[in-house]
Amino acid sequence: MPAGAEPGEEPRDGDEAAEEPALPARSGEAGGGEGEDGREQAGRVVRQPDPQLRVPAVHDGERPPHGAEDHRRAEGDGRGDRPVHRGVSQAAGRLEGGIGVTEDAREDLNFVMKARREKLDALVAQGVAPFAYGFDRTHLAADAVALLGDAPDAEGPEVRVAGRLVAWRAHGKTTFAHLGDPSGRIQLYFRKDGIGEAQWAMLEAFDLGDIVGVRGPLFRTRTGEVTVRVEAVEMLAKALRPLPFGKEEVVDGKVVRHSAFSDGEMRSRQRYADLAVHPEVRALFRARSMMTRAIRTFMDARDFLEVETPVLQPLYGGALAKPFVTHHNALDMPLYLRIADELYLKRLIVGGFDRVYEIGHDFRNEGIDRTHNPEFTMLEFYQAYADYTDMMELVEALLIAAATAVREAIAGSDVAADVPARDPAVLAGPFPRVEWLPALSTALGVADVTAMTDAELRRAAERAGVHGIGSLSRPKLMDELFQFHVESKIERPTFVVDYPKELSPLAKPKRGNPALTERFELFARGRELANAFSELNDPIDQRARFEAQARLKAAGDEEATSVDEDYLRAMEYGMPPTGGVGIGLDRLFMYLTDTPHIRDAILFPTMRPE
RNA sequence: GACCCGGUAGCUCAGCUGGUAGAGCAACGGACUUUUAAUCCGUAGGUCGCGGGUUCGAGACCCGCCCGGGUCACCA
Repeated sequence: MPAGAEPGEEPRDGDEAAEEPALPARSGEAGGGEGEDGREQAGRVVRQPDPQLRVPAVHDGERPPHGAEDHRRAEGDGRGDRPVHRGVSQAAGRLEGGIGVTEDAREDLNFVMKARREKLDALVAQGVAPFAYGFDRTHLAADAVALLGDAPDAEGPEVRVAGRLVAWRAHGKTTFAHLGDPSGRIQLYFRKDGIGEAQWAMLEAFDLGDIVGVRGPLFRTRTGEVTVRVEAVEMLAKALRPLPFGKEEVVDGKVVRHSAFSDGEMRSRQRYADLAVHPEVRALFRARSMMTRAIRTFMDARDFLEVETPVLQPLYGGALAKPFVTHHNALDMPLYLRIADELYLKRLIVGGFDRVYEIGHDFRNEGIDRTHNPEFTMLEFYQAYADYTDMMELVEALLIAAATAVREAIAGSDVAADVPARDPAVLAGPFPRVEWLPALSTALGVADVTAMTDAELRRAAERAGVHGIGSLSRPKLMDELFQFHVESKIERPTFVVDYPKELSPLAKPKRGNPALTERFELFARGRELANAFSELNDPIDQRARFEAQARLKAAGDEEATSVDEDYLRAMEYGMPPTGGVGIGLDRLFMYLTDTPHIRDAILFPTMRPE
């Protein structure tokens, strides 16, 4: 019964991500070429400066829609009559309405945002639609940069690139900027006499964070940077809210960010902003996706069938944890969000799917901390006619595949260079295997830990700094000692096998030694990455264990489960011997990328409401 | 749950043993046609997390609360 590892820790910044499908070609020439088809026509319509059409929705409760009324207010404080200004706002600002942001803070931010609304108005007044319908880009930034190759000083081919303005340096009648897209960034060069008066006027309404498209030939600047000599520019989406960009400089080849968006909580809450300004965060989450893809490929290649089992369950089981409870109105009954996939996956084994796996979310109604998110991603897989030794080989190969995928995904990115996924040792099998009892005996310097008296065990526990020794049972004492002396010191991926029966009530007894069970856990850097068993397939034994759980539940144990009669019925039809594994993917990813906080390994972690 | 640290301008932070708040960056205005943390000049921007208390006077001290981070415990 793989209760599997749970989710893990946190990432820091990674570096940019990669490809992204090209936008559907749509608009005509940058800066307002003529469209050629009906859809283009449609786009044009919105280009008409119609104040009614473009009035954005009210921002938050207290913010009035921009428009005439807003302007009056602006004039009231002496700012409304200012001309539209040039230059792009460099950095940023925290986003309005963040946790802890007080009323007055919003007032201030509105002051900043007001300038952007004015620029929006200015664009419309110029006949420019601030929110476009498409852009037929020809190159991603990185591809465009590569396009020029080593060409010395000649002008390169014309390109059309699109993305977010991530840096802006205005110098009077010339401006340098950087455009960021999923592939990286590319420098843009605007000259007043190069793009003409009309477009130059448009630039004055541009801000950092705006999404724009440009057209122009590539060239190399005096300093050698591949740059687009912009001949036409199009506003594709005006950013009405400042993104918290920090300023960046390159020192010894590394990007150093100043005044960065560093509030971890805010970054999690507004992941979109975190991702928008931190390419390395995009790279990290892209790596996570690549890890998941690699795992699917791995399982599929071995004839495992990916299945989906119920998230809403009338009974929860497969692990020991407090569930989330909800209610189905039509059935008028409680339903639980699953705490594990196990019992349904094994029903499928009974049904004849000999190899199944599921990657899905489990939910546990417990605290939130560095390594726990209420919902987390679990991989479980079951293989009929296999035992735990077979599963060990599978887990080893799977981990190597996952590490390889992550390593390849972060290659060349700013994700820390010393993460385990980059460590060849992680990719080298076979992983060491240590037997539970002998390992503990060795660590304690005794011949056989089971021969120690209770008093000796307690003394050893005291030396290990174990708390509440008096109330611990003998097996539990040994478990504490094991965690202290063995688990916590495991650095590279290592299998711990053959757990004492008392510590693994859900696994089959070990052949030849009923005091042990056929179970293994995979540890690395002192953390559990996988948990697996030779699965229990004796329905009579299973019923006894369910009943024991039910008694605990009746006695008030919130983590205990009930007797799952349907599951027993399935098992009574006959379940083949089966090996099962559970791996918490959040935690696996945390391990591979050395991410200390689970919040940073999950795109949208569970947060307290703002 | 216990303990420790923190919450000051949009961002990152400073504010010494109490004397009603500062810097850099951002914003806004001005200058600048090859810059890259662009530079230079100027302007504006803060109920110092919230509520009490001590004091002539509190961002600083005391009490309570909220939020965040960490350590431990719990859990796995």
